Amino acid sequence: MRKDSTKRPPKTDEKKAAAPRRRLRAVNREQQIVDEAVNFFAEKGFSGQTRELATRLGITQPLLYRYFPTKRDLIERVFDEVYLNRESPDWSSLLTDRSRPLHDRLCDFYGSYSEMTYRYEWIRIYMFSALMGEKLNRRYIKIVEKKILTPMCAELRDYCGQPTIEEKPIRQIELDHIWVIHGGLFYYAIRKHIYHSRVSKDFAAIVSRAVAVMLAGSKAVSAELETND
Amino acid sequence: MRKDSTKRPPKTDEKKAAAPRRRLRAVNREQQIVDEAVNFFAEKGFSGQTRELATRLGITQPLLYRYFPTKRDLIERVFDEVYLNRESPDWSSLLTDRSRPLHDRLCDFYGSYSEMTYRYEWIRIYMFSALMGEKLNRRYIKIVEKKILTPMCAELRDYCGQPTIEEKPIRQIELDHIWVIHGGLFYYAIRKHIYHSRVSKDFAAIVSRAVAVMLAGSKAVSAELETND
DNA sequence: CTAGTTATTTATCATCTGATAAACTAGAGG
DNA sequence: CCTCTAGTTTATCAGATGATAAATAACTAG
Repeated sequence: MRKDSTKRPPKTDEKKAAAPRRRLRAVNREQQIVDEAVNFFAEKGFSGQTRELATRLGITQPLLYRYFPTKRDLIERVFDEVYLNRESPDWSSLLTDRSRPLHDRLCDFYGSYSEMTYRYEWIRIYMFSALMGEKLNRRYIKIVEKKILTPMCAELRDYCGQPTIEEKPIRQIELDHIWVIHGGLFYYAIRKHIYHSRVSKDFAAIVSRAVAVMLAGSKAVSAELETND
Repeated sequence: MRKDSTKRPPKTDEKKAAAPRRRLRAVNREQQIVDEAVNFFAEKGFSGQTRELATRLGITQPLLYRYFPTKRDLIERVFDEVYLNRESPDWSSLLTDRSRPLHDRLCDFYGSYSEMTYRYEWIRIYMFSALMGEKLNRRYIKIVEKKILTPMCAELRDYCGQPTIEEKPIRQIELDHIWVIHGGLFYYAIRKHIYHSRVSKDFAAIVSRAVAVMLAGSKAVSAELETND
C-alpha cells in the first residue's frame, strides 16, 4: 500500500508496521510465506483470502503467486509443513518397551505426542482439512491406528493377561475402545484450541489419571469378563 | 418430497429433476429452506454458496432472500434449528437417580445423548461453528458442564465414596477427567462423521465397556490415592 | 559506478458471490 | 372466467477474490 520505498528509513512505523519492505532471497521468502500461511489458515480456515494473508506478511498479494502457482498449491504446502516435514519419534518402540511399567510408557508417550500434535495450528488445520474431506486425514488415521493404537492394544492385552495379537487378532471393538481414551485425550486439545475453553494447565496430570484409571479398570473388567466371554 | 402436483405429470424428469416448480406457502417454503440449509452447511461449511443451496432446493437464489434478509440470518436460523429448537431430555435427573446402578445410568444417558447429538448434521455444524469462533459453542459447553459433567462428577464421587460436592467443590482437574471419557465417546462421532472412518456399529458396546472400565478404574485409583492425597 | 538479475509492486481481468429491484405468474377467492 | 395477492423468477449490481502481465526497483557482480 504505502510506497515509501526510497532510502529514507521510515521512522514512521505508523500503525500497521509499515514494513521496510526489504527483499528476501526466494528460499527465505517462500519459507516465510509458508510459516505465515500455516498460522493464517489455522485461524481462518482454507477459505481465508490470499489478500489478507499477503497483508499479514507485509507483501502484496500477487507476490504469493510467484512462489505458489495457485492457492491450492500453497495449501498443499501447508499440509506438508504441518504433517509431513517433521520426523516423528519412534512411538512404537516407546510403547512396547516392556522393561518399563505400561503406565509410565503411556504417560511418556502422551507427553511426547501432545507436544507435537496438540498445538494450535496442528489441531485446527487437521480439523479444517478433515471437514473438507481431505485424503490426508484418513491417511494419518491409518498411521495412528497402525503405529500407536495397535501397539497399545497389544500392550493392554499383555497387561491384562490376555492372548497376544498373534494368537487372536485385534478386533474393531478393541480398537474403538482404545480410541475412547486416545480421542478423549485428544479432545483436550480440541477443547483448548477449537472451543477455546478453559482447561487445566496440567495436562500431564490428566494423562496420568486417565491412564491409571484405564489400566486398573481394564484389568478389573477383563478379569470379570474372563468367565462369560 | 416429490411435488408434481400440477396436472401435467412431467414425464421428463431429465437429469436434474427439472422441478415442476410449484408454489409453496411461505411457512412451508421457509421450513424447506432451513431443512436443506442444515444439510448443505453441514456438508460444505458456512462458506457454502447460496446459489448452490438454491440449486439443491430447486429454486432460484434470490428466493432465499425473500425468507432470509442475509446469509448470516439463514445461518443463525440453522443454529436455532439444530441446537435450540429441540427440547432435550432431563439428563440431570437420569444421571442422578441413585435407585439404579451408575453403570446403567451412564449407558442409558449416552444412548440418549448420542441419539440426539452424534448425528451428521449436528456434529459437523457444531465443529464448523466452533472453528468460526461462534459464541454458540461456548454457551453449549457451559450447559454441558453444568447439566451433565458436574452431575457425573458428583455421582462418581459418591460411587467412589468420596466427599460430596457440597463438602468439597468440583475442581477443574475433576471436570477435565470426566471430559476425557465424555470427549472420548464424542470422538466416536467425530471419527464417524468428520473423519469418515470405519467405526464399529455397536456404539452401545463401546459405551458399556468404557463406562465399566472407568468406574472400576476410578474406584481402584481413588482407594489408592486415599493415602497420599 | 554500472549493468544485470530477480524480487516485488502496480494495474488489471474474469469470475464468483451476496444482495436488490422489478417483472412475472400460480393459485385462491369471488 | 376474472382479479388480486403473494410466491417465484429474471436481470442486474457492487464488491470480493483468485490469478496474470507488465512495470519497477533492490540487491549483486563486475
